[in-house]
Parts: sequence; C-alpha cells; structure tokens
Amino acid sequence: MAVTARARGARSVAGGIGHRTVSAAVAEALRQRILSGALAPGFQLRQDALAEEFGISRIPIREALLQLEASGLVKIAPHRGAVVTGLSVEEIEDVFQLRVSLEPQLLILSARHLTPDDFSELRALRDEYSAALKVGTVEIWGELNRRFHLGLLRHAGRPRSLAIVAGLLQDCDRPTRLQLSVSGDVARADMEHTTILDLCEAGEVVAAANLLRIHVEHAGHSLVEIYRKSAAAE
Amino acid sequence: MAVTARARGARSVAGGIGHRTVSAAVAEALRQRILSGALAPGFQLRQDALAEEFGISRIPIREALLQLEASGLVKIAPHRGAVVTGLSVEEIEDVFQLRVSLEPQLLILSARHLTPDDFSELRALRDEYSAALKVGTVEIWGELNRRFHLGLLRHAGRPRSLAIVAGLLQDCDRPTRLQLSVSGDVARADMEHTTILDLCEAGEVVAAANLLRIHVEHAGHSLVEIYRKSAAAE
DNA sequence: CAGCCCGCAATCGTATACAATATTCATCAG
DNA sequence: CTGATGAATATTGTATACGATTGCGGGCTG
Repeated sequence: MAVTARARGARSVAGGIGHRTVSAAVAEALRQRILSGALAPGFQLRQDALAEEFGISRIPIREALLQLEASGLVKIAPHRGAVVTGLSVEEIEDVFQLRVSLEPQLLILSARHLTPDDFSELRALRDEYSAALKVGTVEIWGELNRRFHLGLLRHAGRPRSLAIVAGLLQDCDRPTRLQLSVSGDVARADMEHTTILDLCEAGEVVAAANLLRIHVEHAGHSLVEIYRKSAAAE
Repeated sequence: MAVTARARGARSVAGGIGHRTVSAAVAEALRQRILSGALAPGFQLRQDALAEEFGISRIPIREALLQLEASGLVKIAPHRGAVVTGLSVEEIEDVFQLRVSLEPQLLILSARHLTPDDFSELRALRDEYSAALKVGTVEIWGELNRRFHLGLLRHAGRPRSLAIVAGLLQDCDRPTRLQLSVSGDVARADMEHTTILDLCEAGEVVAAANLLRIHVEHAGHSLVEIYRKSAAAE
C-alpha cells in the first residue's frame, strides 16, 4: 500500500518536469495554491494531510514548507505547524511604498539597456495580459504582471534589488487579484503598461520612470481603498 | 554510542537556551560561524560532517541549511550540497544603494516617535560599539551596528521595509568587518552615529536623515574601494 | 594517446519509526 | 456555572535506514 501510494504520488507530484527534488515540486505546488487563493490566509497546513495527499512522506513536505516560509507565504511556529500568511493593510501599504521607492529608480538604470528582443518579449507579455483580462482568467494575471515588471527592470544590474522587487511583486499578487476582480482599473493598468513600454522604446527614460511610479502608486492606493472598505463591511 | 553522542550533542547545541528546536539552534550556530567569518565564502557544508560534529542527525541540519538559504547565507544546489555564499562587488554596491534609498526615508518616519527609552538604549548601543572598537573586538561589531540602525528605524511603522533593511544590514556585516579592520573609518562611523542620535533627539529629522544617507554612502564607497583594491592585488 | 563509457564511492534525498511537545476534553474544586 | 487541572490525543520534531543522484577513476576503444 505504501508502495502504490508512493508511486502514485511520485508521478503526480514530480510529473511536472523540471523539478530535481520532490520537496521542490511540493513547494511549487503549494506556492501556486496559495497564490491562486485556493489556500486562504490563516489556513493551517498539516504535514500529515499534505503527505498523504501527495503520496509522500512528511520530510519533503517539511522542507517545502521551509522554502515557502522563506518566501513569506507561510509562517511556521515551532511545534505548532505552518499557517498561510496574509498581509495586513499596513503591510500592503508598505509593500507598495517600497515598490514606489525602488522600481522607478531601477527602470532608469535598466531602460537604456533594453534590447529589441526584450521589447518584443514585453509586448508579448502585455498582449497575453490583455487577453487574460478580457477572458477574465485572473489566475495567471499576477504571474504575467510580475514578469512584465521584472522584465522592464531586468538590465538594471542590481541583482539584490531585483530579488527584493520580485518578492514584493509576489506579495502584491494575491491582494491585487482582489483589486482586479473588483475595481475597474484593469484597463488603466493595461494602458499604462503600454505607455511605459512606448516611452522606454522612445528613450524617454525619466518620463517612463515617472509613469511607472504613478502606476504603482495608483495600484497601491486603489488596493488599500478596497481593503479598507471590505474591512469596514465586516 | 549513539545515545552518548546524542546526549552530548543535545547539550552542546541546545545548551544555548531560547531555542525551541534543534534545527533552530543549529541554524543560529551556523549563522554565527558564517557571519563571524569562521566559515569563509565558498566553503562546502557537508551534512554528515555537521551532523556528527553537533551529535545529531542530518534532518535538523538540512532544515537549518534551508533556513540559512532563506537568509542568503548559503546556496543549496540539489544533490550537491550547501555552499557558503559571498557577495560580489556589484552585490555589495547594490546592498548599499538599497540602504541609501531606504534608511533615510524610514528614519524620517521613525525619528519623531523615538522615546526617551529608545534614545537611552541607542546610546548604550553606541557606547558598547565604541568600547568594542577600542578593544578591537570586531566580532560583535556587526551585531551592534545592526541593532543601532534598526533601533533608529524601529518606529517607522513599515514592517516589511524593516525586515528588508535587517537583511541588508546582515549582508553588510561580513564585508564591513573587513572594512573596519582595514580602514580608519571606525572613528568616523562612531561620530556619525552620535551626531545622528543628537539630531534625532533635537527634532532635526531631515538633517538626521541626510547624515544617515551620507553615513551609509560613505561606508559603501569605502568598502567597495577596499574590495576593488584587494581584488586587484590578487 | 585522447576521448568515451561504465562501475564505484561519496553525498544527498526520502521513507519509516520513534520521541517530544502542544492541544483537547473530561473532570473537579470553588 | 466558571475556571483550573490533568490525562488522552493529535501534531510536530528528530533519529535511523534505505534509495537515488552526482562525480570520479579505471578500463576500453578509436
């Protein structure tokens, strides 16, 4: 029985090629569940249950949870297990403030080094993004947005800053999904992405950075507004 | 034999009270070794060796290594083990640029909320810092510097920013140790700390933030200079 | 002699088993 | 009826054992 369970689990978990260990595969699976909202903040992740579900032992589960804690997606309390984290309003404000502080600065460093290949890739991302919005498939929105913003800043030559921004974007992801499905700012964000691209391609680096700042500021304010309202409604 | 080994290890590792699990204790022990320079960048951490040394099994070692990877102190390659990381010159520049971008801004938010208790604590830290420099005990310098800077920014009300700055300060730690033992900027840093404190206490928030920016900028430039020289000497 | 292949040793990754800790719920004193 | 107390249970943490992957060195082939 244990054997069959393992075989099934190994196939179902490691089936997605590209993972060199089971724990990495589990981490990725859980990450997607959390980012997609399938696992809501506050949810308790029990090691036994996850192990049985994936058909593996608890060891790789534990290591996956540690990786997720590193990403800030779960919080682990000793002897009490892992809980899916959520961001408070203050933390969301902080995250967007950080993005406002960092992203425009990085764009100025990066914009001039964007190649034609980069631009075509970014335009493709924006198109995919637009299409996803029309169809209403919000699931992949965060991923596309993240890749777009990171793509813009790719050549800033500041690896640590980029890693931090990547983390910030990931943390924006879940709350922003809420914003997009509620507010009408979707089209605006799309247009702003396009304009930023155009400005970069035209060499208007400072203008692009300014618009990026406004873009992030607006997203932050709008999101905080929604959070405040939904909190007041409860 | 296994029992005696475990008893010895359990005492030697968990002896430092305040750790709820063995893996956390190991993580802390390894962190100190890395930050103190006892484990140089590039050093391979073998799980078996560490397990035997601490007198425990490999499982908590693995989990400790994962925690360290989250802090950026080691890099884990699947099936190839963990290696102590070092910062390239570009990364060091990036880290200091980030500190320049973030710390003054946070100080402006935090300075007005510093209480008399905070000031006395910060002064105590500065005194301890000065004393450590005179005696030449460089080991604890990084820790004191980190606590001083974080103490200044404590009341900024931006938890995520503070966590990031804490990480940046930790990553500065090892390289800065080098700077302090080489250059003569020790006294300057000490004086700047004092002046920043005075300005904050006098309510000269903007001036304090400016000095903090200069303080960090200078430390960064000086450190990069030293790195460039030592790299050229090789 | 150079380059490739295979087998071996070292090391890591995972499963299973046991120990330690936290939580729950029944019990009881106040 | 409320709050505290303690055993039972559930869950996590760690040890041991086994399987898988990587890297290396000897031997073979061209």
